[in-house]
Amino acid sequence: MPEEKSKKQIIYEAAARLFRDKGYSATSMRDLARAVNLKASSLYNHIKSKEEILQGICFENAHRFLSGMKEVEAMQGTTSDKVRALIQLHISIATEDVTSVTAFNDEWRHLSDPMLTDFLQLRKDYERRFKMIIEQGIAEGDFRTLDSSIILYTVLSSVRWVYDWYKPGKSIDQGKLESEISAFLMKGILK
Amino acid sequence: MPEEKSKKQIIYEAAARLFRDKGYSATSMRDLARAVNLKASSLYNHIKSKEEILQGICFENAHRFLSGMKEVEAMQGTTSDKVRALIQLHISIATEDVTSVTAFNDEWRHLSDPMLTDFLQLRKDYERRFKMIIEQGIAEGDFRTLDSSIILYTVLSSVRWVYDWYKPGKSIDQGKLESEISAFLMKGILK
DNA sequence: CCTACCGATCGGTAGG
DNA sequence: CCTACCGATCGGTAGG
Repeated sequence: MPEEKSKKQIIYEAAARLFRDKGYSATSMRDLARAVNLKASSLYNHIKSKEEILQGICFENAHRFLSGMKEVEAMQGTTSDKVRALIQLHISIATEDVTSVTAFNDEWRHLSDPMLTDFLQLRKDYERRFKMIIEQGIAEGDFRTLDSSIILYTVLSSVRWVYDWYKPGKSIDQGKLESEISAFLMKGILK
Repeated sequence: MPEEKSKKQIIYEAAARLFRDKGYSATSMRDLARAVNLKASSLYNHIKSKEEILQGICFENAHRFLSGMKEVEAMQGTTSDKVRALIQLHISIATEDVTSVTAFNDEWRHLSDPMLTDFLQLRKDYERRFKMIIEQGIAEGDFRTLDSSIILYTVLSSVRWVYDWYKPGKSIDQGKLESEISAFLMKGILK
């Protein structure tokens, strides 16, 4: 007896796919309604607004990353183990839920203002904590002495292509993906 | 006597900025008109359509990358010199014309179909030639034996954060930017 | 370069 | 969950 997906859940998933493929602004509520076999007006029995959907997608993913960060900060191991774990976090979030993460990555700027500010604060917090780990690695002498912002953004964005590119069942399996990207980046970071 | 910028040029530059900041779909012709102190209808004395502007931005940048690629292919030097030169190509295009390149990177999907297919073909060609150079480096034994697609996409996207982040006059100067990103990535590539 | 305006489509609501 | 419809805004044109 499989758990029934709520209609709301189905709408959110269809929306994430449309936002990823066409962008938030180019996706109309009629497009979304068609994707879930409803009329546009009927969507509003399940959701409050178009932007509410975007908010859900953006904050859900923000919290995925932040709770992953929390685990990494608490874990045993060297600083380079932590960076490796963060790289793996990004790859596994990306491969587990590509559509949602891509929408989160590319469409958050269409949030409007109380939420936009909140969202940017979460992101800034995440980046700050990531950078602290990098700086610790440099201070301990295990990482090369490169600018920590440059390392941070290079790592963060180098992992982003997975979102655009990864399709389950494609030639490369996830294990190989993780280990090769991780090997590539860690070699750039370590002395 | 400075060369006068044509009104068309001014419109294109304002459009690139708006497309980058708000996205193509969320930018209205009224927004664009306001940015250049015209009424929306007057734009059409200088341009044919909204999409024509996007086409201009996308194909101009595609040709920048392709002509850079052509120079690199023709240059003297080792395969790793060529990869280094390609990384520098990406960084210098990004820092010289951030707005236009960001629009090109993020908004090309709003092209419609004869142009979209052409555009994707140019991009595919560029990636194919980049990958050939990587594979040559692996075959020669200078590069680590990682999957060439993984190296390609990691390099391509790791350079993309510069678009989102780089603002002229910011703390890091372009020389340091180039040398640190390049050092980081080359260490990941070379044996 | 503008005013005036076109039909189409937008997100969303009323009412059942 | 639908039909019917709202005011606002869209890209673009006519005509001067």
